[in-house]
Amino acid sequence: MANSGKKKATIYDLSVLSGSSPSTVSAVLNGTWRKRRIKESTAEFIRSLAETHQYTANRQARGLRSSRSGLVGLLLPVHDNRYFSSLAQTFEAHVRSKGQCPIVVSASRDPEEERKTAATLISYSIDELFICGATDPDGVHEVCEAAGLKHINIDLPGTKVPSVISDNFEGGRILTEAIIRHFPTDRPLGPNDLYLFGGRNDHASHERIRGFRAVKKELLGGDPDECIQPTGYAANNARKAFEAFYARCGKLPRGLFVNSSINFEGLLRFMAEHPHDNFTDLVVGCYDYDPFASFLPFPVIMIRQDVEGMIAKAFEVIEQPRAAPRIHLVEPELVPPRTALTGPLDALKDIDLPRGKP
Amino acid sequence: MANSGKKKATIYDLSVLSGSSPSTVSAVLNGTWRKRRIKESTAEFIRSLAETHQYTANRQARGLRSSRSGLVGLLLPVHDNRYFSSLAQTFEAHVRSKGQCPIVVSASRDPEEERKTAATLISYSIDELFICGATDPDGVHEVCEAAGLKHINIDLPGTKVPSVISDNFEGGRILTEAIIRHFPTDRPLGPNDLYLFGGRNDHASHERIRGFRAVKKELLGGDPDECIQPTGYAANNARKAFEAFYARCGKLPRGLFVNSSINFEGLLRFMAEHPHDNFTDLVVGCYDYDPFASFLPFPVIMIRQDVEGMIAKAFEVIEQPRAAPRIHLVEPELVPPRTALTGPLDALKDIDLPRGKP
DNA sequence: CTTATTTGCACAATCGATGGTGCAAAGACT
DNA sequence: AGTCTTTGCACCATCGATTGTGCAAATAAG
Repeated sequence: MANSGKKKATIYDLSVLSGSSPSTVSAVLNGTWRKRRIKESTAEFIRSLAETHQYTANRQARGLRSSRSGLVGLLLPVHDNRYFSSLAQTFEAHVRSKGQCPIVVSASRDPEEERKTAATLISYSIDELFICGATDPDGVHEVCEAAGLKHINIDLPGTKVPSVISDNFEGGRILTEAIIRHFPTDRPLGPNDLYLFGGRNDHASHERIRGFRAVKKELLGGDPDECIQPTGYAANNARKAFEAFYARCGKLPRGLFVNSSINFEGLLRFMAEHPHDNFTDLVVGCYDYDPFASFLPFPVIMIRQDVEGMIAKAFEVIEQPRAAPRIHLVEPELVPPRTALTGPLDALKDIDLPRGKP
Repeated sequence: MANSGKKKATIYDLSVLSGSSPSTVSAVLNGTWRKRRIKESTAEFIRSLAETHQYTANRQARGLRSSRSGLVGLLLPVHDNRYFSSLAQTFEAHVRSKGQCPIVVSASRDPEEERKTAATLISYSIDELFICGATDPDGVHEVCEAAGLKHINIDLPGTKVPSVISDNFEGGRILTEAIIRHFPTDRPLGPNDLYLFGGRNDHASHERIRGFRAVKKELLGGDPDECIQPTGYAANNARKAFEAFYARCGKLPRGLFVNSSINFEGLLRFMAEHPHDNFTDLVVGCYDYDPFASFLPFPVIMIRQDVEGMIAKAFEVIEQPRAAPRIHLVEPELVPPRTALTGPLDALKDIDLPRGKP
């Protein structure tokens, strides 16, 4: 830790140093000085003073006066997840490119926590809020609405403001179809061989399940209810479900539709407890993309959601003055087994800092 | 998007409604009212008013007055990474438990961007800054120091303030040893069979490489320079390095020490381009943990850094008034192949929101 | 040289919460 | 009843930047 007693320079400091008034200094440094007919030379002088004294405006003061903070919020379920952290990464890039500062927080999919967290962000006078994967988007909406805060839903839709989400029905369809078609025609999948695990009572799961069932009915001619196991979004719950199935049937289903990577981790936990089982005759489809999962020792077909597309769309829609609360669908992408896709990080140059020890 | 014209209630609104002065309202609502000898009944009345009007304090105003914001910053290289997003998750929990608000940003490992990003956070009067994995921690230190901001380094050390980092030397040692010992004694590894890929000119890489070389010398009796390939932290650079080795030798080294998961992704990209190669006789050690990687079709030994331990230690040290700028080492953990560990998300209850459609 | 205009900037109110200070009213005490 | 103490609260300056307004000095127009 470290904390010298130094203080930051203010416009008052600079006004004394420059012999101008604080308002002149302020105008020069925030760019409104032409409108105020400040002399070019005065502006230049103040700018140089600001430079040498490392002046940066106090955003709390500015925000208090202007009732805007330059902060843009993103409310996530969790950070610790490839999909959501990828959203955070892309979100941050967009916000920064607009000269604002991102503030990304998570609320654990708990409706109460979602509202409280939104309220906290509002108390910082954030300018906009992107509500991502919230369990209760309309609850968060109430909080935003009461504060007059612009907001939008991502990933899971609400009914009060526009929502930008993945086309989960289509994604569910193409993933299910890919799983089925991955089996050889001489040993085709039966309706009881293809199970769906994971997901809960949310819009995304409903749509994925709808797509799953539609394709099963169409291609396999059947769609038994017991093949749907919406075990939630927790690895251990999924693990238990796999374990229960295994205990009952002595094997796993030949085809698995795993709803989200966290539930796929549940499958891994299950497998770790059955080290001698080879799980040959198994095809997994997972609604989420992870490069390592893609290379597992059994065929893994994955869905990658179009994170960049969703964020871009969300920024576009949130700027529209009176957008209707409709759902904007963004198409996801099917990823065949053994595929290593590039991500947002590939855009970064990999620079280094020259140092002493080589 | 949505934005009603509503405004938030202020202490002035409540002061009119309650017939008390703004200072009384303020004192009641921020808890200092006993010190100010406000009557219990007055306080109760104001509290109820605040409740019904959904009052929350304007943090910008409070922060301006008190020159504290309640914001605690975390500066990351990237969000989009299992290790760093896990740090963010744990960091957030710690900050929230202290009643403050986390603000997590990334700076792409670029020294210039690191300083600018820190300056931005400082302009929001953040109370503390945790500098994580920065390429130039001391550069960020200068910025913090000039603003009188408490800060600490995580993951990569600086020389000006305390640093909490993984014991990379020891981690490098145990990982290297585990790789070597994973080969059967009848087909042991030679000094030229074990390569290290990834990492750059930073403290962590130096230490890991030091551990790697020490163990190689000790157990394999040799440690050729060409076995060290610090290709950076970019998947494609690593891929190219594997490709180059493969072009030269017609195969991969039998043992691989892969420095960080992002470089492991480079290995996957390489493998995706060689679909007919089985890569039997291959053992990979990776300095990072990922459950999916752990189950790949070849033995993968991993290191999991103690994220909770590091964050906890960092919070402990940053509170010490005049802590010396020493390095605090936190021991990492060796993860054998095919292991699905639990993470911070397992602590969350998996709750659901009851809804209409079942 | 006088009256308009324009230029260049200073003044002061404001955003909302905080906290030091002061002062009346109520109660205690003689 | 008169003084002293305590209670309960209001008043006001303050944090730093923004912004509407006003007013001299410089310049242009007549």
